[in-house]
Amino acid sequence: MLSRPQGRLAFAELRDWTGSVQLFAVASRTERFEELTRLSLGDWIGCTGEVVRTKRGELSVQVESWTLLAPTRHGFGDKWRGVHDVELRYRQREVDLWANEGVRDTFLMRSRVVAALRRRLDARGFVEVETPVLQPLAGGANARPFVTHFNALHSDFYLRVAPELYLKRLVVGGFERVYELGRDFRNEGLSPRHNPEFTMLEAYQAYADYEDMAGLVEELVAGTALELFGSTEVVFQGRRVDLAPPWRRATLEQVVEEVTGERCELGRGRDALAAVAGRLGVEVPPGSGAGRILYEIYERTTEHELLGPVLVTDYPVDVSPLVRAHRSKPGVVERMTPIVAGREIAEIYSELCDPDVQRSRLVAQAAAREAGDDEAMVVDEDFLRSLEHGMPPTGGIGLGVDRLVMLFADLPAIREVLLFPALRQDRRDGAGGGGEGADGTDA
RNA sequence: GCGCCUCUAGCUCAAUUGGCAGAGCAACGGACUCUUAAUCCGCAGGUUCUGGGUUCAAGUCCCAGGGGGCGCACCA
Repeated sequence: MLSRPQGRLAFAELRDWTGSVQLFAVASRTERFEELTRLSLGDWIGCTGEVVRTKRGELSVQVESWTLLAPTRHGFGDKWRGVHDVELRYRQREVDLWANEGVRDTFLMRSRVVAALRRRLDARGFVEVETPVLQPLAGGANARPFVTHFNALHSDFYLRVAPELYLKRLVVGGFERVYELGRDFRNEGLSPRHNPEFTMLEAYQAYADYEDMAGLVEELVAGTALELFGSTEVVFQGRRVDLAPPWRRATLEQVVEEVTGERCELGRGRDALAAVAGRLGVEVPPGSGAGRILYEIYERTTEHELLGPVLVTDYPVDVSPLVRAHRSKPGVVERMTPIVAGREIAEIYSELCDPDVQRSRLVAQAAAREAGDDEAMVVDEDFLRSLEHGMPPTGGIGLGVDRLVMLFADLPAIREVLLFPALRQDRRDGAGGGGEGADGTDA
């Protein structure tokens, strides 16, 4: 609450998360009037009284009785300018939420986005499941995991980098439409687009392929936008995008050529693509094949230039170890990536169901790992055995919820859509040190 | 991990070429019967992120460290 005492009268603004209302107090009719006028910005009170209209016409509660629910000892920032120091905002998010209305709106919107995604999947017959976060092997994505120790089992476990392999095992078990909406953990650097824990939606549908799943993603994204904003148009960082389906399809080769002017057909071979990469100033990991080089060129030069929405298709097999080979085009897989305003918002696959092909892909990953790629996958025998039981043709999607919220909220930093983003421990006041510890001399 | 930028009162921000650390809001004391960021008077508020150094003199310059932002790298 914020008070504006005026002698024998007082006005105040009382706010909760539904909005605010003006309080109006008259000394002769309000209990403990003097005390009421001395409340601080940020004190929490409850009150009762008649609803009246002031002379200026504002609907107000004329306070009769009131209770101090909780005094505030710290204050909540400048009442007009709020709180803008980003460090304070992230470390003390409660202050940020209290002081800055736009921040409250962002997180209420995030909640509605998550609810809308669930509702839409449920309506299509998907079943929400929960699979292990603590995993003996971290699979399903190329990423370094967090390691933790499982005391009772005397072994190290990993926080999942993706739920993918477990969800596919559920498809094998007859759960034809499953999804999980939860936290993944990747032991990587922080950036405006990356937080080590982030929220992923993965969904799998048996008897479906990547075209079916592309339709699902279009519906989830455009439908949610329409539901929340009454429009499929969004503006992200000054770029206007219409999310109404169907989204354009274009191959990786096509979009790279559109943006760079370079012809990049995989069929031209490794050396030709390496030459293109050189011309464009794109560095390529040593030993890369044609597919890897094309992918590197795309990521460095093209992806951020695509306004979209566009579904980029025909990814090289060497950068997609869990995806089924394309039904007619050699060297590529049935994978699509929707790009909106220069950013990838999901992954769409026809899943690889053949246990033998999957095994050889994972063995190749493990070999890369041995060679020093510590983000390559490992051979997960439990997963492979499940495929040997027979997995029907299945389509899958992975949708980054944080990034979808960023798109909808027009916010460029993931921290702005995470209530408590990862921050380094604040040790500023401990600086100087030397006082405690190893010096055995004391008074 | 590397590079650039940044850190001043509870909050938002000033402080000339190195020359007495300031304002608004909040808080605190007072005035005020229709305010809307109320207004007016008064009062108080500081390890200028930390530790060193240069200098007659450091918020300002130099070195080291810490936090944050952005970029690179890694990735979604």
